[in-house]
Amino acid sequence: MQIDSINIAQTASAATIIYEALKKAIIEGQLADGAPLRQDEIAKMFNTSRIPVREAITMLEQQGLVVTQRYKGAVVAGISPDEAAEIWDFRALVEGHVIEAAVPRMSDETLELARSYLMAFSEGATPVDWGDQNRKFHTILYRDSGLFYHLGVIEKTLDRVDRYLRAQLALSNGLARANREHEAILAACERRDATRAAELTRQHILGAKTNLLDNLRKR
Amino acid sequence: MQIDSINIAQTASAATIIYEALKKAIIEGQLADGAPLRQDEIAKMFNTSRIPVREAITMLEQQGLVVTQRYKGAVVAGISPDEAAEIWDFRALVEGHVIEAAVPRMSDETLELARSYLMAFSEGATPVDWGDQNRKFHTILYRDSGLFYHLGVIEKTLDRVDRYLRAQLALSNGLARANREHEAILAACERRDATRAAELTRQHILGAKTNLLDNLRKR
DNA sequence: CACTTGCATATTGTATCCAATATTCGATAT
DNA sequence: ATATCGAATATTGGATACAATATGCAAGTG
Repeated sequence: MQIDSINIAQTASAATIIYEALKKAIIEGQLADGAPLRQDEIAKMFNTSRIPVREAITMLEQQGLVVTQRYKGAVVAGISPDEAAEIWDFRALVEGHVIEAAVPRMSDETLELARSYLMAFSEGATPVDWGDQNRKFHTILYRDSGLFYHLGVIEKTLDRVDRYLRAQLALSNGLARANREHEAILAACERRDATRAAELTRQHILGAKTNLLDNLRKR
Repeated sequence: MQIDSINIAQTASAATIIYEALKKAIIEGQLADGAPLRQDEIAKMFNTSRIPVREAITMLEQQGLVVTQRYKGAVVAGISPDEAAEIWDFRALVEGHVIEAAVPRMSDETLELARSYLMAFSEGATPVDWGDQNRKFHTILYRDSGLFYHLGVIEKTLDRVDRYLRAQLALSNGLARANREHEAILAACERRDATRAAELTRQHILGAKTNLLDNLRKR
């Protein structure tokens, strides 16, 4: 048949829609650490019953984005400096490995996309812009690795710390430094120097870690 | 007060109980790949309504242990040889890193526990025994790293592939080889040789990977 | 006034019921 | 005989109603 069709079976359930919306709100920091998620309130916002809301909250809990206590409800999960330090170490380990696997298989199209995100990053005006473009830039460089399990773990880890990542970018020297280091990583990819790209990625992440921790402790 | 008390708030909800039971059934292979999870059936088994069953299934889905299709339901998620290969690579990367961090902080008590699991492993009679003791052995060696995020990711990864891990152990040369390699890893830990323990752990996991893949392809 | 106790209210957990969709199976037509 | 259609059944998704628990407050007690 010659009809433009979409697979209706893939339309999202109410639970999925609510989950995505809440996840976005948490990731972008619109819901602060410790903020409670009231089922009734959310249900009214989405004009549904509490059932899909509960399923959405269950998903968020599995992702580690909220913590729930029985009969008390869910609150947005914060992150301690120690946890942040560990998660940045984890990122350096996994993202370094993945980019090393990706470089030999990296298409020209990928490199072009990466460069466009890099430009959008340096032209961004708000923390949300910076965070979005920063994430797009990194993710695209990992994609051609074809390591889907690794990629999934990285996604979940980034979701978990996105708020803090944005905060780090917004620090005084965060943006300029990120730009410089992104440029170097991309250059290594373009030279097809996988080892170097991996090394630069690890340094980039670990540098961001110390930068962030210095500031977390200062407060 | 002098009363033996338990924190009732920590008693599990119906959804959690069902989740744990289903997870166990999937991990131990009692539910085969592709087996459907009928909400009504499970609800009757646990003498509850379908609501907590659905929450349990959404938890399983977030863990990647089942895949669901709207209005069609959930089935146990299988794993392709490619995915298996990638996940074993991931394990080698992360578990190698974690054991290296753990060795310098490893307590004598941990080493004793590890040795007891090793003995129980070699004396086990069934695939379930082998799998349990194997997992206990590895997990205890990682614990003293204090890297909770890494440990959580490792747990989830092992849950995802536990069935295949058992299968690999049950292969002709699986047990003897695992025993030999475990012994070497533990010896390195006892010598406080972190680098060597990490290297042996990586080899152990990657060796199991090729062993498993040879057999997956044979079928 | 500090402290407990009991009640009213708020919130979450679960059961029951209805709606939406998928699947099975038989009847019919070609 | 095979394919197609449609009704009956099975199954999941969601709304409503009720039960269990937590929280805040006011009255009572010392």
